[in-house]
Amino acid sequence: VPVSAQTRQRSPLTRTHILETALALVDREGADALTMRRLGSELGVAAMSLYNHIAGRDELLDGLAEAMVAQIDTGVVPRQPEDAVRRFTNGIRAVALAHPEAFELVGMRPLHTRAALLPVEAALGALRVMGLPDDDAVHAYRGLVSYARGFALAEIAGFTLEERPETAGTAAPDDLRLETFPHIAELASQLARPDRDAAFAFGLEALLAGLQARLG
Amino acid sequence: VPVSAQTRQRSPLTRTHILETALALVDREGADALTMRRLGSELGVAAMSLYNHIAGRDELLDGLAEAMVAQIDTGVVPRQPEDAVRRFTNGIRAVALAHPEAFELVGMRPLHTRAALLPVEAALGALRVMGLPDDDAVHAYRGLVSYARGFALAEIAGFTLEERPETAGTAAPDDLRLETFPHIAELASQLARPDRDAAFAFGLEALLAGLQARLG
DNA sequence: ACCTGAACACCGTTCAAGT
DNA sequence: ACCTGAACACCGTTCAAGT
Repeated sequence: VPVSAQTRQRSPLTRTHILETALALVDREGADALTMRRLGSELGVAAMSLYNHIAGRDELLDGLAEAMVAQIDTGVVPRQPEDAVRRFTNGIRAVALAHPEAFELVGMRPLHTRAALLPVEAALGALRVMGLPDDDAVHAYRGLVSYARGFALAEIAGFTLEERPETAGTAAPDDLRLETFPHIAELASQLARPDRDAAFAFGLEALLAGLQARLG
Repeated sequence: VPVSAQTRQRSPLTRTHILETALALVDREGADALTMRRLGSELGVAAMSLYNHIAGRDELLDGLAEAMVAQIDTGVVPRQPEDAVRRFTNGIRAVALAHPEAFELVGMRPLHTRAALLPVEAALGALRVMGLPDDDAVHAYRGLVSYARGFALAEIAGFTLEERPETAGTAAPDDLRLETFPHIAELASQLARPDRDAAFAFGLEALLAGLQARLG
């Protein structure tokens, strides 16, 4: 009787169990570790067995995205609709920080489940309660999601766009003498050591202030 | 004398030529088509020859990201700094629409070249000319990039987060009766047929208005 | 200096075969 | 109904060998 690496799982290999194991695997060992073969062995099963419960790798990724969106907090509704918007936007970033290796999937794949649509419903509702007409509410929703997701992705990547010039100074490969980029040079300290929470809040509040301005 | 598929390239296989061919390949056939083997055959060369000019696949992706960022328009500086900010932000989205299959790389990988840092320098400068103090200028820069990149990624993916509920009605798999999601249901038409240009402009102007409000 | 074939250790997925 | 081994058509990268 062979015993697999992880002391042989007992569970009867259900779809949700597969998804949970997959997300835990990505969280623990990175996105590259998520292969059908590796996930199978994690479950004490051959890779091909997974196809009895999930159509293929793409559906697996869809499921992971859904599982993460469903984690966005939608508890008691705040009294102020602005606070509901803040909570939704912060919730996206919170999911990203909880699952940095898997977060790239969020927003790139369609949502099918009720749990994943609840946060969307809450956000759209809050924007309407704020007084935004339908067109603006949808635009604002897209703007907030775009901002939160874009910020989170950059944060996960380490804000790589900006940290380079001072570091990559190995003989200034191209023509990277800093005097050519006075603003980057003068802002080097802010660019190098970002206050991530403050930066996120800044953009979120700017967006909200822009929405308020439109209302009155 | 064997002749390769693409009538045998004559060029002596330089790094920039490799990058140009790679970007064209991704634009034409999608991100999955970019393999070392495929790129080699595109250049009339064995895959291993590429390693003489590029360290590996990761450096290839770095190069593609840089090439795209360098495409952001930085022509004559607009008189109003706000217009420079608009041009930078629109420029990010323009690159995304020009290279939808490759755009995911932008912002996730460090920049080394002068050409790629020019747009960054221009954007930071414009924000400072607007009157933002250093901390806010960097925060605003990050906010604008996050928004533009997040929006462009969602747009490329087809705004998949929202288009589902009406479509996926196959017997309401989970518990997807629309009455559970009144806001999504009532906004269905706006969610289904997005005016992408208007949506992008809406978020950008909201951010700018928020920055203006902060200035007093 | 640059190019290459063979090889290594992997992939996702199909399929016929098992229970 | 669920699981599996073998097989197919791929990957990125190393390395010794060629010119």
